[in-house]
Amino acid sequence: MTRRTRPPTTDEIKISCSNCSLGELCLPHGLTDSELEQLEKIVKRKPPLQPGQHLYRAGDASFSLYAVRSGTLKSYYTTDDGDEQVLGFTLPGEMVGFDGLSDGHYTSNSVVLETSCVCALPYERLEELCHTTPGLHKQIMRVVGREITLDHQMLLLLGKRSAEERLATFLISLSKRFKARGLSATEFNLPMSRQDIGNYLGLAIETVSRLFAHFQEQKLLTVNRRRVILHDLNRLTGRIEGYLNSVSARPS
Amino acid sequence: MTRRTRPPTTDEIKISCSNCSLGELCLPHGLTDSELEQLEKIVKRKPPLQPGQHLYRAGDASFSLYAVRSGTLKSYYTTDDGDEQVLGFTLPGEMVGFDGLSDGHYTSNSVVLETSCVCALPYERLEELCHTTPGLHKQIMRVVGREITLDHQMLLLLGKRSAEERLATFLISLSKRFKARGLSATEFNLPMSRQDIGNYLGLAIETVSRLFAHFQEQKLLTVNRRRVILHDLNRLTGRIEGYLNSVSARPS
DNA sequence: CGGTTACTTGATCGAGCTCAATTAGTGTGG
DNA sequence: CCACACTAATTGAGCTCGATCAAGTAACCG
Repeated sequence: MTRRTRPPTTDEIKISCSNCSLGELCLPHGLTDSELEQLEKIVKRKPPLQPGQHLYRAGDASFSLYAVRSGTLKSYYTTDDGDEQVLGFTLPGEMVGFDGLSDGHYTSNSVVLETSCVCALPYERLEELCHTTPGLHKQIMRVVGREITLDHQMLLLLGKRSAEERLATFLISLSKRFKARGLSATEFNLPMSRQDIGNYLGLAIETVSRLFAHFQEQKLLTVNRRRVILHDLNRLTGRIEGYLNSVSARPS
Repeated sequence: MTRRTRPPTTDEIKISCSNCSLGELCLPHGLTDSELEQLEKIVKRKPPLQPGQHLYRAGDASFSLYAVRSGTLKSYYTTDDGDEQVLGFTLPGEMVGFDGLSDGHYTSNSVVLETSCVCALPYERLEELCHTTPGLHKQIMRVVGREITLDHQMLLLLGKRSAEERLATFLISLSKRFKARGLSATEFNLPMSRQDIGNYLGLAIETVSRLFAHFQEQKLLTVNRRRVILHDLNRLTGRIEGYLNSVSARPS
């Protein structure tokens, strides 16, 4: 294996996964050095995207999966009658664009919430590469499988959980993901509006607002606009299993 | 009683995708004859499964995707505290098991509703085959992509739609899928209980029952236990506003 | 048969939605 | 720097959809 030393050139098309700070979180996780080298050859960095810009829209021809390097994306599905469903938020190291696999067109939209930088992974190149790079094929299937499992968990959340449980689950999920990225698990800024949160969780924004107030009354957290401080992750987690458990735990 | 899809013929010992009646609906759709020939070599037919039997359970090591030849499966996700979420129903020509891709273990359960026959497609063999059979790789990605898109549509249904819209959408989806399989689009037996329908749609079973009664009053359909006759697909479709156009089960 | 399970129907209640008013940030221009 | 507009978020009041509780009926099965 010929490993070239590769200082970041001015040509921003070329990028390096090897020294990307996201290595452990992103697609390359688990690949060998030589596999990584192959992958780097096909990854294309896109110019930075500003809030409000779309990475892709439903109906666009799809040629790539995207990995987020920095920033935050929002995926949402739209219907003819203008209804929207927020499908998820994508943090650095996470990927979007899987719904474009089915017929070469995206079925959802991806919009930038915070200035973002993404890497494009062209399907065609990725597929070719899979033929010679078994580790990559496996890894892609893993990522796709995780995507499906996450959607399933979301179906449970929307189908069976109360408003309170939904918001608590959401906050804990964010907390864990921030932590995995070396950020604080207990103090962070929400990258999305109340509108987005409510839509995502199947709740009215007034309900989201009231639940934040409610959690705050109970000293579970402090919230001010988009700034959130979680005071008691354990108790917040307890909320996910509902009231039943807290019956045995004395409220002092 | 229950209308079976088709009586099993005696010469089905050897798996052949080429002459499988599901060809157009199932994974092989779009493959060349030689690609099909390759695929047939790795497909393993499992012995018939009886209602109540599990194809796999959450936590089981996963080695295969499964294609349903006949019968109906139910996928459901379970939580530690015993909560269940029905994730979907799998008809002949459709596939399950994608959630096992993420880490080699299924995260959901698959149980048989009506006596079923399935084909197993071992990941390992499938992956190897992808390296030499580009059409197969593309086709698998298409199926996976469709799975994700369907999950997204389900998130919209649970997040934004009323009880009535949910049941109407469900019935129309079933109708289209039956039709695509050469069965009647307007007269069929529900393969699943009210319990399952309610759980799937995020509704109480009493609500499902009342909605059936309500639709019946309006001459939209006739229902008796599991027997359903749809009298006016157009009007039923009208009940779900802009949502429907994308819910069809068309193969891509 | 009697017992069990699946489904239906009725009555009531409450979680969360809707509508509406208020407050707090965030520009923008004079 | 402040006035004004505009949007995001909060808070309040009332109502509705669908859940829950409860009872009744119908199919199925030993």
